[in-house]
Amino acid sequence: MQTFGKTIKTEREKKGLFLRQVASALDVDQALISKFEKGDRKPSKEQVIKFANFFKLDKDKLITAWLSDKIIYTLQGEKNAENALKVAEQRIKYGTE
Amino acid sequence: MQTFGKTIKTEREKKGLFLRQVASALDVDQALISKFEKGDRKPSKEQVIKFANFFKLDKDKLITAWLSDKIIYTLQGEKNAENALKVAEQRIKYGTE
DNA sequence: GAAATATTTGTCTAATCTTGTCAAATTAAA
DNA sequence: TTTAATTTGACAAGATTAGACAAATATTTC
Repeated sequence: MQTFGKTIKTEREKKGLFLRQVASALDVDQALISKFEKGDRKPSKEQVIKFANFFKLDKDKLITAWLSDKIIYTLQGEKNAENALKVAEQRIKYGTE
Repeated sequence: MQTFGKTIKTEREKKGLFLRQVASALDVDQALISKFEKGDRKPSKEQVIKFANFFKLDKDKLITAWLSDKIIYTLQGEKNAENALKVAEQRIKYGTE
C-alpha cells in the first residue's frame, strides 16, 4: 500500500538516479521533488502523470496512490475517519441519498 | 446516507425554522447557511459543531457526513475514486506501508 | 395576483492556503 | 576533509475559499 512519495522514491532509486537528474528530466525543482518523496508537498495531477510517464508506471495506479494521499490528508486527526470513508464509498457507489 | 447540507436542512424544516432564525441563533449569514444546505459552500468544523449543538444532533454523525462531503469533493471526476477509497481505508486501518 | 416574506444566486474583498523557488543546513560518499 | 546529494526553512506569488451584501427569484399569504 504505497504512498505517491514512496513510490517515486523507490522507482528513482531502482534506476539509480539523483534528484537532480529527475528534476531536470521533468523540469521540476529538485527541492520540490524531495518534498514530494517525503510527502510534505502534494503534486498536481499533471505532475503525477509526468512521473508516471517518466518512470513508466501504470498511470491509474499512481493516480490512485496520489488520491489516497489526498484523502488521508483531509482525514488527518479525525476520529471519524474510517466511518467517513465508508460513507463516502457508499455514496459513490450508490449515489447520495 | 446523508450529506451535511441535507441533514441540516431536514432538521431545520422539522423544527419549522427559517434560515433567518438559524442564522441569528448561530450568528452566521443566512445566505451562507442556504449555501451549506445546498452544498455549494463547505462549513468549517467549528460551524459543523455549532449546527450539531443547535439541532441537538449526534456530533460524530454530523462530522462524518461533513467529512464524507469533503472526500467526495476531492474525488470528483476521478475514475479511480473507488480504488482510492479502498486504498485509503487500508492505509488508515493498517498504516501506510 | 399583489404584497410580504423566504430563499437562492451572483459578485466582490479579504483572508487563508498552497505553490514553486532559492539559499542555507544537513547528511552521505568519495 | 572535500565534494556531492538531500533536506529544510522561509518567502513571494498565485490560487482558492470564505463571508458579506445586494439583487433576483421563489414561495406564501391575504
